[in-house]
Amino acid sequence: MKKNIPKLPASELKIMKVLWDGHAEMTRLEIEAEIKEEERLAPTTINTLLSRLEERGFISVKKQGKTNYYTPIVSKKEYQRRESHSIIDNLFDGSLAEFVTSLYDGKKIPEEKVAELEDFIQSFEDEL
Amino acid sequence: MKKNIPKLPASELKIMKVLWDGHAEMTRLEIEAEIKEEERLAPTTINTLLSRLEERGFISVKKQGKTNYYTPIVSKKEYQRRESHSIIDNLFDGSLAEFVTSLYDGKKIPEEKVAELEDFIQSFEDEL
DNA sequence: AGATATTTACTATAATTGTAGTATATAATC
DNA sequence: GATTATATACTACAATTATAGTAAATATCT
Repeated sequence: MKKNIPKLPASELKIMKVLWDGHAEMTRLEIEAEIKEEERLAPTTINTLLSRLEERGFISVKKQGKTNYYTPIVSKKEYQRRESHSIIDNLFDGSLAEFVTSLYDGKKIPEEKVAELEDFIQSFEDEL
Repeated sequence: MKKNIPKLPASELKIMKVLWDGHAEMTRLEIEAEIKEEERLAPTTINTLLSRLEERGFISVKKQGKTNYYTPIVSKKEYQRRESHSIIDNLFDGSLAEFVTSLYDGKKIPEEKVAELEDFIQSFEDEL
């Protein structure tokens, strides 16, 4: 009985990341303050994204007077899980070893260490 | 002087995966044949996606008579690299260890093995 | 060569995403 | 309490994505 979490569009994910890194029941203003200068969004834009996240069941909203308080429902861990499995299944033929190779390929890590890592991870995968 | 490969929308990525798994200079018909029954697309839809991939510089097209032959320009490895780095940077705070934990979390792999793996990967990351 | 079939080029359209304006409700201030 | 400020609700709109139809080009068959 695993929930089937949908993939978020980039702009909504950015908001979720703020919520995950912050405290529960953040206001729009608090969220806004955490968005990096370069990628500032209009207040109403942030509200739109928050509404969409609520529709998708990613956050809950509590209204108090004129102010809304937003709290994640889907945790970062859950979403990370969704994404890690998704990329491994979709793009790396189910192989973590391939993923790790891809990550380090071209960097200055000695060949034999990469091989070692692959073997190590392979031993894990065999157990599944 | 690294190329900056853009992220593909899901439908175009599906086509690329067929091209990557196939041979060079595939025709639309050959591509179509490789698409799973459940997700069949109209021939013209496949053509539209191929056009978009050409615009993005992901594939080259050679015309012979009325038939087009499509070949990947961006390799699977290059795209995998883009995606592995992107997810690690964006969603796992730059940590491969976190990624691996997320992948196996909740599965029947003994705790101490996970810890072991984390340590192992950590030793890599320290070298960077 | 004319008819027919096949393939792509071009056009179309609905759904989703990114971004924000306008109207309305609520709160703060004088 | 009337005025002003502020937050959200609702509406809008352009860009992108997903999907495919129609027109035009080219090849094949008789």
